[in-house]
Amino acid sequence: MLKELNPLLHSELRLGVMSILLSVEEADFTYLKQETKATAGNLSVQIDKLSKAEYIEVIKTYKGKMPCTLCRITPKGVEAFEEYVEALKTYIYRKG
Amino acid sequence: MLKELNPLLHSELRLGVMSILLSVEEADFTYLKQETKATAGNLSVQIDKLSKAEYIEVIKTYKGKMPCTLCRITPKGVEAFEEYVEALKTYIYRKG
DNA sequence: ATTGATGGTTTATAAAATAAACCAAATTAC
DNA sequence: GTAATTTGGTTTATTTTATAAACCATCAAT
Repeated sequence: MLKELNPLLHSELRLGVMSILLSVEEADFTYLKQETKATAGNLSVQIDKLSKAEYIEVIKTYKGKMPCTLCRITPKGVEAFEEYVEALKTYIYRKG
Repeated sequence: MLKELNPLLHSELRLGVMSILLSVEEADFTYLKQETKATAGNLSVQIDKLSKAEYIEVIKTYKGKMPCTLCRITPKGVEAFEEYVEALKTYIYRKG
């Protein structure tokens, strides 16, 4: 009845990052930091985990002379997110 | 934009327990263990946390001669769950 | 009386999140 | 020009959380 929740996505910050990347298709570190209100260290770690799982793609470039870390969600990431949402629904829409 | 997720509810097992208790209004330890597939130790710990937060009420009785731990969700628990679901929606229904 | 379930709790360990410390380059203030 | 400050991060250490392992009491059967 209750489906398992992908532990990589069942984390407030990682879920936030994925949610944002689903809506904008590309976001840099600074933007993600602002939107999620996370600390840089925490965000860096969580981006790394999502990247290693290939849920997001991380592109290190420069904006002018300043480093700029761009993130994009991958098809694998989209799929995982959708499955996670389906699993969540077994917890949420259960009444009756 | 992204609402904070109540950390007490943002846990697979505790969310599962709450979800079940929303649907049945009363459940014993054994039933919760079966439905969530949790180990007894883990379930015991998580029930305790929910109980201390007053999200659930725990009644220790006997079924015949065997101990029986009954759990019920409280109004406070229902409210917290509903808020949690609202917060989740800011992560999930964000596209576009 | 010993063995094995049942119904748990307590304690120890593993994993995760978070924060603190740090680094390099750029910018600003003197 | 050079010393402090800010920006954009990473790495490492600490705290918190989740989970599992060990344990305890009672019951039931042998």
